Amino acid sequence: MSKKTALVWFRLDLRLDDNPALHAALKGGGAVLPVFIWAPEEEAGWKPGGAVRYWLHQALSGLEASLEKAGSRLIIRSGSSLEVLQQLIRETQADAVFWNRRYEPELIRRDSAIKQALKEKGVQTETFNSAVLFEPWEVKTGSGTPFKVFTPFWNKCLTLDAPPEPLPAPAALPVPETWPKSQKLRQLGLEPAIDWAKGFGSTEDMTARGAEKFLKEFSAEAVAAYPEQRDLPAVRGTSRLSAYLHFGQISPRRVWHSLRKQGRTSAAYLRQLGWRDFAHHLLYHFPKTPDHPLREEYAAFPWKNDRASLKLWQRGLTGYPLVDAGMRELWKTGWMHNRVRMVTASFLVKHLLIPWQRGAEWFWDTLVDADLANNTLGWQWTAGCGADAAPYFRVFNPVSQGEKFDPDAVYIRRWIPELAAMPAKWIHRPWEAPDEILDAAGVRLGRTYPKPMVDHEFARRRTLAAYDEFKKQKPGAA
DNA sequence: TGAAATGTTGGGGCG
DNA sequence: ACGCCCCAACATTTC
Repeated sequence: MSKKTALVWFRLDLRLDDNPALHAALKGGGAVLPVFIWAPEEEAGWKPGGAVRYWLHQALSGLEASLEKAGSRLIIRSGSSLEVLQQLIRETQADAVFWNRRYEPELIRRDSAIKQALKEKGVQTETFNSAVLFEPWEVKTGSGTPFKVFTPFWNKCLTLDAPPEPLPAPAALPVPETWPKSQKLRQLGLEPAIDWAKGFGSTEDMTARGAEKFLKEFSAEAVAAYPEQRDLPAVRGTSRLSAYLHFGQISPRRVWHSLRKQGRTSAAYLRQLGWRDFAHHLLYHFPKTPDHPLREEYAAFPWKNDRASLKLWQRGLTGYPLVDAGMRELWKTGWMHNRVRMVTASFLVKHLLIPWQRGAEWFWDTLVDADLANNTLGWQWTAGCGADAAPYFRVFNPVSQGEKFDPDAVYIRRWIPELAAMPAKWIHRPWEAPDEILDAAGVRLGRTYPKPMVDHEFARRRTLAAYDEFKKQKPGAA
């Protein structure tokens, strides 16, 4: 009799370290068959976007390498997840499938159907938490309902049992007697046909090893200065772990425990991990929120569907340097600094009155760390229609945000070369600069760099009036 | 995890 | 010495 085989179905847990599904498969004592299935159409309206596919390619390539180092390999297939799993079970006589949970509504549905179908065939299935510090259903208010405000949510989390210590990465994996066929990673077509990802950084860094490197750097230096530096887009003051956390290339428990040792210095950063958990909490309890406002009355808000303005925003041609710098950083690198995400998002929603869903879609396509939970929380927060929402009257001033968080304009100059010669005093508001300053910097407004697409003061009053009017019609809306 | 408008305070210049 | 004005600087309120 041949030895037992357990499938480990890799999804958003592309690591060997602290991987509970992998750990469980190993404990079974039989062979372990690592599998990845490419099934984007199963993610319904939120298929992985271009930037995410690019990163996924690198992440899978890294996973292949670390599995090979452990004497194993990754079986790659595409098609219906259930059909592929059943096929592999037939081919390998596997009797168990283990995976780590996802929280996107469509995938919860899919996964429970798969679980049911496999159970009916007598295959053991078990699922685990690899992605969050606290499971969404474990955190409840005193009255048993989900939290809708972050601070009490996080305070409650901190009273619960601390997340368990991370599991070690296995040094070696027992392999099946024969390997089923696998597609080549390249065949999934995740890499772009034209090389638009030149600015995305080193592909080597996009593996789990890159995550370890970043965590080490961050916990050695930046975490202490994090509270002061995290808002400066010109500085490398954030952890830059978002994409690794999204793909599960690093475990939040690993991050938690390695930073926890630093005591109080890491509290501000751990709180950000808390926001990530909170986003999953909300997505789990309010599954319609990727497309629909949590505060339902906002579905009737008079947004403007202005495609031309949307395009200017996407291309970084709004005429507001901080907004444009952020949008260009996003386009070129697949990433944007968090402070600038807030400013650019606020600009789309409040200055242009374009529906937050359009912004969410653009970020979804262009961010390498695009994550349904985080993206939804962020955009609803900006629009003021979500949990713990920014009040409607909070309208970021892109000029003063720039002057405050990029005072020397290092970030602006990096991403808007046509303004690089402008002095810091005027670069955040070039339309107010004296002619001789513009001439000296070689800037011709409306030609080399756009004039503001909308006047700030006008836009601010317009959005306040719109929200005000809306509130009158829908009492209790804000 | 704002910004602008409005209000208050206190030091200095000055008659 | 005193009152008055000006105006930062800071605080509070309002959107």
